[in-house]
Amino acid sequence: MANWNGAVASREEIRELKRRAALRVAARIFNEKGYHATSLDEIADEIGVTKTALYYYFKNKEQLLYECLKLTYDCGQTARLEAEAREGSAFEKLQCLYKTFMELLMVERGAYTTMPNIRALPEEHQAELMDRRKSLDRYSRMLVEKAIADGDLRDVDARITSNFFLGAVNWILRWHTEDDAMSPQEVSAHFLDLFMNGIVKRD
Amino acid sequence: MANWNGAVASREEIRELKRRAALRVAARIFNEKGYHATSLDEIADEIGVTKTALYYYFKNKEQLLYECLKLTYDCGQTARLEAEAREGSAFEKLQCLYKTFMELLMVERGAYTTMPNIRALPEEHQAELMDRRKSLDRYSRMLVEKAIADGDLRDVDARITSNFFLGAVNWILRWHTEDDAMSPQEVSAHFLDLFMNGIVKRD
DNA sequence: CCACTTTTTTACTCATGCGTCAACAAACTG
DNA sequence: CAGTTTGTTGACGCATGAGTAAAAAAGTGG
Repeated sequence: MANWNGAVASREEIRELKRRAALRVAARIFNEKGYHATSLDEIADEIGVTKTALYYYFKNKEQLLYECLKLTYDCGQTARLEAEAREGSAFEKLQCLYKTFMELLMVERGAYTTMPNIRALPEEHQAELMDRRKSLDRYSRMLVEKAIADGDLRDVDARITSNFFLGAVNWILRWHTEDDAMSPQEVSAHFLDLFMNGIVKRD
Repeated sequence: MANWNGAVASREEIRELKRRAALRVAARIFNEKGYHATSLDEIADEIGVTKTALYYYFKNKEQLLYECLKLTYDCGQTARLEAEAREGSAFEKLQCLYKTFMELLMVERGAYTTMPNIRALPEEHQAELMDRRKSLDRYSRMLVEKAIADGDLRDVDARITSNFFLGAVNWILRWHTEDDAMSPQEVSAHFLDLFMNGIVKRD
Protein backbone atom coordinates (compact mmCIF):
# COMPACT_ATOMS: atom_id res chain seq x y z
CA MET A 1 0.00 0.00 0.00
CA ALA A 2 2.63 2.45 -1.07
CA ASN A 3 1.36 5.84 -2.15
CA TRP A 4 -1.45 6.17 -4.64
CA ASN A 5 -1.01 9.85 -5.00
CA GLY A 6 -4.12 11.86 -5.56
CA ALA A 7 -5.94 9.98 -2.86
CA VAL A 8 -3.35 10.59 -0.21
CA ALA A 9 -1.93 14.06 0.12
CA SER A 10 1.78 14.57 0.44
CA ARG A 11 3.35 16.36 3.34
CA GLU A 12 3.82 19.50 1.28
CA GLU A 13 0.19 19.40 0.26
CA ILE A 14 -1.05 18.99 3.80
CA ARG A 15 1.11 21.84 4.94
CA GLU A 16 -0.27 24.03 2.17
CA LEU A 17 -3.85 23.10 3.00
CA LYS A 18 -3.33 24.00 6.63
CA ARG A 19 -1.84 27.32 5.65
CA ARG A 20 -4.80 28.09 3.40
CA ALA A 21 -7.29 27.15 6.07
CA ALA A 22 -5.52 29.37 8.56
CA LEU A 23 -5.61 32.27 6.12
CA ARG A 24 -9.34 31.90 5.55
CA VAL A 25 -10.01 31.93 9.26
CA ALA A 26 -7.68 34.86 9.83
CA ALA A 27 -9.23 36.90 7.00
CA ARG A 28 -12.71 36.32 8.36
CA ILE A 29 -11.81 37.43 11.87
CA PHE A 30 -9.73 40.38 10.66
CA ASN A 31 -12.77 41.55 8.70
CA GLU A 32 -15.05 41.18 11.68
CA LYS A 33 -12.97 42.69 14.43
CA GLY A 34 -10.10 44.40 12.70
CA TYR A 35 -6.45 43.42 12.53
CA HIS A 36 -5.30 45.04 15.73
CA ALA A 37 -8.24 43.85 17.80
CA THR A 38 -7.63 40.26 16.74
CA SER A 39 -5.18 38.28 18.83
CA LEU A 40 -3.23 35.38 17.46
CA ASP A 41 -4.61 33.30 20.33
CA GLU A 42 -8.08 33.95 18.94
CA ILE A 43 -7.21 32.82 15.43
CA ALA A 44 -5.39 29.79 16.78
CA ASP A 45 -8.33 28.89 19.03
CA GLU A 46 -10.73 29.01 16.09
CA ILE A 47 -8.49 26.68 14.12
CA GLY A 48 -7.97 24.41 17.10
CA VAL A 49 -4.28 24.84 17.81
CA THR A 50 -2.20 27.12 19.98
CA LYS A 51 -0.75 30.43 19.01
CA THR A 52 2.75 29.05 18.79
CA ALA A 53 1.71 26.61 16.08
CA LEU A 54 0.89 29.54 13.83
CA TYR A 55 4.49 30.64 14.05
CA TYR A 56 5.45 27.41 12.42
CA TYR A 57 3.53 28.46 9.31
CA PHE A 58 3.85 32.24 9.36
CA LYS A 59 6.73 34.49 10.26
CA ASN A 60 4.57 36.80 12.35
CA LYS A 61 1.19 38.47 12.62
CA GLU A 62 2.03 40.98 9.91
CA GLN A 63 2.69 38.28 7.40
CA LEU A 64 -0.64 36.70 8.18
CA LEU A 65 -2.34 39.97 7.34
CA TYR A 66 -0.20 40.49 4.28
CA GLU A 67 -1.20 37.16 2.82
CA CYS A 68 -4.85 37.78 3.62
CA LEU A 69 -4.67 41.07 1.78
CA LYS A 70 -2.83 39.46 -1.10
CA LEU A 71 -5.79 37.14 -1.60
CA THR A 72 -7.85 40.22 -2.32
CA TYR A 73 -5.33 42.02 -4.48
CA ASP A 74 -4.75 38.91 -6.52
CA CYS A 75 -8.43 39.01 -7.47
CA GLY A 76 -7.85 42.36 -9.13
CA GLN A 77 -4.71 41.19 -10.84
CA THR A 78 -6.32 38.06 -12.20
CA ALA A 79 -9.30 40.05 -13.42
CA ARG A 80 -6.99 42.40 -15.24
CA LEU A 81 -5.13 39.58 -16.96
CA GLU A 82 -8.44 38.07 -18.00
CA ALA A 83 -9.62 41.40 -19.42
CA GLU A 84 -6.38 42.02 -21.27
CA ALA A 85 -6.49 38.57 -22.81
CA ARG A 86 -10.01 39.09 -24.07
CA GLU A 87 -10.43 40.06 -27.70
CA GLY A 88 -12.83 42.91 -28.19
CA SER A 89 -13.53 46.57 -27.54
CA ALA A 90 -12.51 48.55 -24.47
CA PHE A 91 -16.16 48.44 -23.47
CA GLU A 92 -16.17 44.65 -23.48
CA LYS A 93 -12.89 44.49 -21.62
CA LEU A 94 -14.23 46.85 -19.00
CA GLN A 95 -17.21 44.65 -18.36
CA CYS A 96 -15.02 41.57 -18.27
CA LEU A 97 -12.66 43.25 -15.81
CA TYR A 98 -15.34 44.14 -13.32
CA LYS A 99 -17.35 40.97 -13.72
CA THR A 100 -14.32 38.78 -13.05
CA PHE A 101 -13.15 41.00 -10.23
CA MET A 102 -16.46 40.86 -8.40
CA GLU A 103 -16.90 37.15 -8.76
CA LEU A 104 -13.38 36.39 -7.59
CA LEU A 105 -13.79 38.64 -4.56
CA MET A 106 -16.90 36.79 -3.48
CA VAL A 107 -15.27 33.41 -3.92
CA GLU A 108 -11.89 34.16 -2.38
CA ARG A 109 -13.15 36.22 0.56
CA GLY A 110 -9.81 37.72 1.52
CA ALA A 111 -9.25 40.64 3.87
CA TYR A 112 -10.79 44.04 3.22
CA THR A 113 -8.33 46.52 1.82
CA THR A 114 -8.92 49.22 4.39
CA MET A 115 -6.44 51.95 5.24
CA PRO A 116 -5.93 50.57 8.74
CA ASN A 117 -5.15 47.13 7.36
CA ILE A 118 -2.68 48.47 4.84
CA ARG A 119 -1.08 50.83 7.31
CA ALA A 120 -0.51 47.96 9.69
CA LEU A 121 2.00 46.48 7.23
CA PRO A 122 5.70 47.30 7.02
CA GLU A 123 6.51 50.12 4.57
CA GLU A 124 7.75 47.70 1.96
CA HIS A 125 4.51 45.74 1.73
CA GLN A 126 2.46 48.90 1.94
CA ALA A 127 4.18 50.27 -1.11
CA GLU A 128 3.74 47.03 -3.01
CA LEU A 129 0.01 46.83 -2.38
CA MET A 130 -0.55 50.53 -3.05
CA ASP A 131 1.21 50.12 -6.37
CA ARG A 132 -0.92 47.16 -7.36
CA ARG A 133 -4.03 49.04 -6.40
CA LYS A 134 -3.03 52.08 -8.37
CA SER A 135 -2.16 50.01 -11.37
CA LEU A 136 -5.57 48.36 -11.45
CA ASP A 137 -7.22 51.74 -11.06
CA ARG A 138 -5.22 53.22 -13.94
CA TYR A 139 -6.11 50.31 -16.16
CA SER A 140 -9.78 50.67 -15.35
CA ARG A 141 -9.74 54.40 -16.07
CA MET A 142 -7.91 53.85 -19.32
CA LEU A 143 -10.62 51.46 -20.47
CA VAL A 144 -13.29 53.98 -19.56
CA GLU A 145 -11.54 56.72 -21.55
CA LYS A 146 -11.16 54.44 -24.51
CA ALA A 147 -14.75 53.28 -24.40
CA ILE A 148 -15.85 56.92 -24.34
CA ALA A 149 -13.67 57.65 -27.38
CA ASP A 150 -15.20 54.60 -29.09
CA GLY A 151 -18.63 56.08 -28.51
CA ASP A 152 -19.78 53.23 -26.30
CA LEU A 153 -19.96 55.28 -23.11
CA ARG A 154 -21.33 58.71 -22.29
CA ASP A 155 -18.77 61.43 -21.63
CA VAL A 156 -18.43 60.65 -17.92
CA ASP A 157 -15.59 61.67 -15.60
CA ALA A 158 -13.25 58.67 -15.52
CA ARG A 159 -11.98 59.32 -12.00
CA ILE A 160 -15.42 59.71 -10.49
CA THR A 161 -16.76 56.77 -12.41
CA SER A 162 -13.95 54.54 -11.34
CA ASN A 163 -14.28 55.49 -7.69
CA PHE A 164 -18.02 55.13 -7.87
CA PHE A 165 -17.91 51.57 -9.04
CA LEU A 166 -14.89 50.52 -7.03
CA GLY A 167 -16.68 51.59 -3.89
CA ALA A 168 -19.75 49.58 -4.75
CA VAL A 169 -17.60 46.56 -5.53
CA ASN A 170 -15.41 46.71 -2.47
CA TRP A 171 -18.50 47.01 -0.33
CA ILE A 172 -19.85 43.70 -1.59
CA LEU A 173 -18.02 41.60 0.97
CA ARG A 174 -19.75 43.55 3.73
CA TRP A 175 -23.20 42.33 2.86
CA HIS A 176 -22.71 39.27 0.66
CA THR A 177 -22.14 36.12 2.70
CA GLU A 178 -20.95 32.76 1.52
CA ASP A 179 -24.46 31.33 1.88
CA ASP A 180 -26.24 34.33 0.41
CA ALA A 181 -29.46 33.73 -1.52
CA MET A 182 -27.79 35.36 -4.49
CA SER A 183 -24.84 33.70 -6.19
CA PRO A 184 -21.68 35.60 -7.10
CA GLN A 185 -22.69 35.42 -10.75
CA GLU A 186 -26.10 36.90 -10.07
CA VAL A 187 -24.64 39.70 -7.99
CA SER A 188 -22.06 40.57 -10.59
CA ALA A 189 -24.71 40.58 -13.32
CA HIS A 190 -26.97 42.91 -11.34
CA PHE A 191 -24.11 45.22 -10.49
CA LEU A 192 -22.95 45.45 -14.08
CA ASP A 193 -26.48 46.20 -15.20
CA LEU A 194 -26.85 48.97 -12.62
CA PHE A 195 -23.46 50.39 -13.49
CA MET A 196 -24.12 50.38 -17.20
CA ASN A 197 -27.77 51.37 -17.34
CA GLY A 198 -28.62 53.10 -14.08
CA ILE A 199 -31.94 52.73 -12.37
CA VAL A 200 -34.10 55.28 -14.15
CA LYS A 201 -36.81 53.95 -16.43
CA ARG A 202 -36.50 54.96 -20.08
CA ASP A 203 -39.50 55.85 -22.12
CA MET B 1 -15.92 95.77 29.31
CA ALA B 2 -18.36 93.18 30.59
CA ASN B 3 -19.30 90.47 28.16
CA TRP B 4 -20.52 91.34 24.70
CA ASN B 5 -21.40 87.82 23.95
CA GLY B 6 -20.71 86.68 20.48
CA ALA B 7 -17.28 88.19 20.46
CA VAL B 8 -16.08 86.45 23.58
CA ALA B 9 -16.91 82.82 24.03
CA SER B 10 -18.17 81.54 27.33
CA ARG B 11 -16.54 78.74 29.24
CA GLU B 12 -19.17 76.29 28.08
CA GLU B 13 -18.63 77.35 24.50
CA ILE B 14 -14.88 76.99 24.70
CA ARG B 15 -15.25 73.58 26.22
CA GLU B 16 -17.58 72.53 23.42
CA LEU B 17 -15.23 73.86 20.74
CA LYS B 18 -12.32 71.92 22.21
CA ARG B 19 -14.42 68.76 22.29
CA ARG B 20 -15.37 69.20 18.65
CA ALA B 21 -11.80 69.81 17.60
CA ALA B 22 -10.68 66.71 19.45
CA LEU B 23 -13.36 64.64 17.71
CA ARG B 24 -12.27 65.82 14.27
CA VAL B 25 -8.67 64.91 14.98
CA ALA B 26 -9.65 61.57 16.46
CA ALA B 27 -11.90 60.69 13.52
CA ARG B 28 -9.14 61.50 11.06
CA ILE B 29 -6.58 59.33 12.80
CA PHE B 30 -9.04 56.50 13.42
CA ASN B 31 -9.75 56.46 9.68
CA GLU B 32 -6.08 56.42 8.81
CA LYS B 33 -4.77 53.87 11.25
CA GLY B 34 -7.81 52.23 12.72
CA TYR B 35 -9.26 52.53 16.18
CA HIS B 36 -7.16 49.92 17.93
CA ALA B 37 -3.90 51.03 16.35
CA THR B 38 -4.44 54.59 17.48
CA SER B 39 -3.22 55.46 20.95
CA LEU B 40 -4.74 58.23 23.00
CA ASP B 41 -1.24 59.67 23.34
CA GLU B 42 -1.19 60.04 19.57
CA ILE B 43 -4.48 61.90 19.41
CA ALA B 44 -3.46 64.08 22.34
CA ASP B 45 -0.09 64.85 20.75
CA GLU B 46 -1.75 65.96 17.55
CA ILE B 47 -4.03 68.29 19.47
CA GLY B 48 -1.17 69.56 21.59
CA VAL B 49 -2.10 68.27 25.04
CA THR B 50 -1.39 65.16 27.07
CA LYS B 51 -3.46 62.01 27.06
CA THR B 52 -4.87 62.70 30.48
CA ALA B 53 -6.41 65.95 29.32
CA LEU B 54 -8.62 63.95 26.98
CA TYR B 55 -10.10 62.17 29.96
CA TYR B 56 -11.37 65.49 31.17
CA TYR B 57 -13.55 65.74 28.06
CA PHE B 58 -14.33 62.09 27.31
CA LYS B 59 -15.11 59.21 29.60
CA ASN B 60 -12.77 56.83 27.80
CA LYS B 61 -11.45 55.79 24.40
CA GLU B 62 -14.66 54.01 23.49
CA GLN B 63 -16.71 57.13 23.92
CA LEU B 64 -14.36 59.01 21.67
CA LEU B 65 -14.98 56.44 18.95
CA TYR B 66 -18.69 56.39 19.62
CA GLU B 67 -18.99 60.12 19.11
CA CYS B 68 -16.87 59.99 15.96
CA LEU B 69 -19.18 57.33 14.57
CA LYS B 70 -22.22 59.30 15.61
CA LEU B 71 -21.02 62.16 13.41
CA THR B 72 -21.36 59.81 10.48
CA TYR B 73 -24.65 58.23 11.45
CA ASP B 74 -26.16 61.63 12.08
CA CYS B 75 -25.51 62.46 8.42
CA GLY B 76 -27.82 59.64 7.42
CA GLN B 77 -30.44 60.63 9.93
CA THR B 78 -30.42 64.26 8.85
CA ALA B 79 -30.62 63.25 5.21
CA ARG B 80 -33.62 61.10 5.97
CA LEU B 81 -35.43 63.90 7.77
CA GLU B 82 -34.71 66.20 4.86
CA ALA B 83 -36.06 63.65 2.39
CA GLU B 84 -39.17 62.98 4.42
CA ALA B 85 -39.88 66.66 4.73
CA ARG B 86 -39.65 67.17 1.00
CA GLU B 87 -42.86 67.31 -0.96
CA GLY B 88 -42.80 65.19 -4.06
CA SER B 89 -42.58 61.67 -5.45
CA ALA B 90 -40.62 58.77 -3.96
CA PHE B 91 -38.21 59.26 -6.83
CA GLU B 92 -37.54 62.85 -5.81
CA LYS B 93 -37.23 61.90 -2.17
CA LEU B 94 -34.74 59.20 -3.05
CA GLN B 95 -32.55 61.66 -4.88
CA CYS B 96 -32.83 64.15 -2.06
CA LEU B 97 -31.90 61.47 0.49
CA TYR B 98 -28.74 60.43 -1.26
CA LYS B 99 -27.70 63.90 -2.31
CA THR B 100 -27.98 65.24 1.22
CA PHE B 101 -26.35 62.17 2.69
CA MET B 102 -23.31 62.39 0.42
CA GLU B 103 -22.79 66.09 0.91
CA LEU B 104 -23.08 65.86 4.67
CA LEU B 105 -20.61 62.98 4.79
CA MET B 106 -18.02 64.99 2.90
CA VAL B 107 -18.50 68.02 5.14
CA GLU B 108 -18.67 66.28 8.50
CA ARG B 109 -15.89 63.77 7.86
CA GLY B 110 -16.67 61.50 10.79
CA ALA B 111 -15.33 57.99 11.35
CA TYR B 112 -15.86 55.23 8.80
CA THR B 113 -18.57 52.82 9.81
CA THR B 114 -16.48 49.69 9.46
CA MET B 115 -17.26 46.45 11.22
CA PRO B 116 -14.11 46.69 13.34
CA ASN B 117 -15.05 50.17 14.48
CA ILE B 118 -18.56 49.16 15.40
CA ARG B 119 -17.44 45.97 17.07
CA ALA B 120 -15.05 47.94 19.24
CA LEU B 121 -18.01 49.55 20.99
CA PRO B 122 -19.89 48.15 24.00
CA GLU B 123 -22.91 46.01 23.05
CA GLU B 124 -25.32 48.75 23.88
CA HIS B 125 -23.83 51.27 21.46
CA GLN B 126 -23.35 48.59 18.82
CA ALA B 127 -27.04 47.82 18.88
CA GLU B 128 -27.99 51.46 18.68
CA LEU B 129 -25.83 52.16 15.65
CA MET B 130 -26.83 48.96 13.88
CA ASP B 131 -30.46 49.92 14.36
CA ARG B 132 -29.94 53.35 12.94
CA ARG B 133 -28.13 51.90 9.98
CA LYS B 134 -30.83 49.37 9.34
CA SER B 135 -33.51 51.98 9.59
CA LEU B 136 -31.88 54.17 6.97
CA ASP B 137 -31.44 51.17 4.73
CA ARG B 138 -35.09 50.19 5.06
CA TYR B 139 -36.19 53.70 4.24
CA SER B 140 -34.00 53.81 1.17
CA ARG B 141 -35.33 50.46 -0.07
CA MET B 142 -38.89 51.54 0.55
CA LEU B 143 -38.36 54.59 -1.62
CA VAL B 144 -36.90 52.46 -4.37
CA GLU B 145 -39.88 50.09 -4.29
CA LYS B 146 -42.28 52.99 -4.39
CA ALA B 147 -40.48 54.70 -7.24
CA ILE B 148 -40.62 51.44 -9.20
CA ALA B 149 -44.36 51.19 -8.54
CA ASP B 150 -44.70 54.80 -9.69
CA GLY B 151 -43.05 53.85 -12.94
CA ASP B 152 -40.09 56.17 -12.39
CA LEU B 153 -37.52 53.39 -11.97
CA ARG B 154 -36.84 50.18 -13.85
CA ASP B 155 -37.80 46.97 -12.07
CA VAL B 156 -34.50 46.63 -10.21
CA ASP B 157 -33.79 44.52 -7.11
CA ALA B 158 -34.16 46.91 -4.17
CA ARG B 159 -31.67 45.11 -1.95
CA ILE B 160 -28.97 44.96 -4.56
CA THR B 161 -29.60 48.51 -5.66
CA SER B 162 -29.41 49.82 -2.16
CA ASN B 163 -26.20 47.98 -1.40
CA PHE B 164 -24.73 49.03 -4.70
CA PHE B 165 -25.19 52.71 -4.06
CA LEU B 166 -24.48 52.62 -0.34
CA GLY B 167 -21.11 51.07 -1.10
CA ALA B 168 -20.24 53.75 -3.59
CA VAL B 169 -21.29 56.44 -1.13
CA ASN B 170 -19.50 55.07 1.89
CA TRP B 171 -16.37 54.74 -0.17
CA ILE B 172 -16.33 58.47 -0.93
CA LEU B 173 -14.45 59.44 2.20
CA ARG B 174 -11.62 57.14 1.13
CA TRP B 175 -10.72 59.15 -1.93
CA HIS B 176 -12.35 62.55 -1.46
CA THR B 177 -10.20 64.88 0.63
CA GLU B 178 -11.14 68.18 2.19
CA ASP B 179 -9.10 70.04 -0.42
CA ASP B 180 -10.21 67.93 -3.34
CA ALA B 181 -10.50 69.59 -6.75
CA MET B 182 -14.14 68.58 -6.78
CA SER B 183 -16.59 70.08 -4.30
CA PRO B 184 -19.05 67.95 -2.32
CA GLN B 185 -21.85 69.31 -4.52
CA GLU B 186 -20.08 68.33 -7.71
CA VAL B 187 -19.34 64.86 -6.43
CA SER B 188 -22.90 64.26 -5.30
CA ALA B 189 -24.23 65.48 -8.65
CA HIS B 190 -21.91 63.16 -10.58
CA PHE B 191 -22.77 60.22 -8.36
CA LEU B 192 -26.49 60.77 -8.69
CA ASP B 193 -26.14 61.00 -12.44
CA LEU B 194 -24.20 57.75 -12.60
CA PHE B 195 -26.63 56.02 -10.29
CA MET B 196 -29.66 57.16 -12.22
CA ASN B 197 -28.43 56.93 -15.80
CA GLY B 198 -25.49 54.55 -15.84
CA ILE B 199 -22.51 55.03 -18.09
CA VAL B 200 -23.66 53.48 -21.35
CA LYS B 201 -24.34 55.84 -24.24
CA ARG B 202 -27.89 55.81 -25.55
CA ASP B 203 -28.56 56.10 -29.23
C1' DC C 1 -4.09 89.52 46.26
C1' DC C 2 -6.57 85.71 47.85
C1' DA C 3 -9.75 81.81 47.97
C1' DC C 4 -11.88 78.82 44.76
C1' DT C 5 -12.90 76.37 40.47
C1' DT C 6 -11.49 74.63 36.11
C1' DT C 7 -8.10 72.57 33.31
C1' DT C 8 -3.82 70.14 32.50
C1' DT C 9 0.19 67.54 33.87
C1' DT C 10 3.40 64.14 36.02
C1' DA C 11 3.98 59.77 37.64
C1' DC C 12 2.24 55.79 38.28
C1' DT C 13 -0.61 50.73 37.88
C1' DC C 14 -2.07 47.09 35.37
C1' DA C 15 -3.75 44.14 31.60
C1' DT C 16 -3.09 42.49 27.04
C1' DG C 17 -0.84 40.19 23.56
C1' DC C 18 3.32 39.55 20.39
C1' DG C 19 7.09 36.83 19.90
C1' DT C 20 10.72 33.34 21.80
C1' DC C 21 12.72 29.16 23.62
C1' DA C 22 13.27 24.81 25.21
C1' DA C 23 10.88 20.80 25.73
C1' DC C 24 7.75 17.42 24.05
C1' DA C 25 4.87 14.45 20.65
C1' DA C 26 4.11 12.37 16.31
C1' DA C 27 5.45 10.61 12.12
C1' DC C 28 8.43 8.98 8.95
C1' DT C 29 12.99 6.34 7.65
C1' DG C 30 16.24 2.78 7.32
C1' DC D 1 12.93 -0.14 16.98
C1' DA D 2 16.75 3.62 17.32
C1' DG D 3 17.19 8.06 15.12
C1' DT D 4 15.83 11.93 12.60
C1' DT D 5 12.62 15.21 10.86
C1' DT D 6 8.26 17.52 11.34
C1' DG D 7 4.84 19.60 14.05
C1' DT D 8 2.97 21.35 18.46
C1' DT D 9 2.99 22.95 23.19
C1' DG D 10 3.55 25.52 27.80
C1' DA D 11 5.86 28.97 30.14
C1' DC D 12 7.97 33.19 29.90
C1' DG D 13 10.04 38.16 28.63
C1' DC D 14 8.90 42.35 27.29
C1' DA D 15 6.72 46.44 25.12
C1' DT D 16 2.69 49.04 24.52
C1' DG D 17 -1.01 51.62 25.85
C1' DA D 18 -5.56 52.31 28.66
C1' DG D 19 -6.90 54.28 32.63
C1' DT D 20 -6.08 56.58 37.65
C1' DA D 21 -4.62 59.64 41.50
C1' DA D 22 -2.68 63.44 43.11
C1' DA D 23 -0.41 67.62 42.37
C1' DA D 24 0.41 71.73 39.69
C1' DA D 25 -1.05 75.44 36.65
C1' DA D 26 -4.26 78.60 34.75
C1' DG D 27 -8.24 81.20 35.11
C1' DT D 28 -12.08 83.70 37.74
C1' DG D 29 -14.65 86.53 41.08
C1' DG D 30 -14.64 88.95 45.48
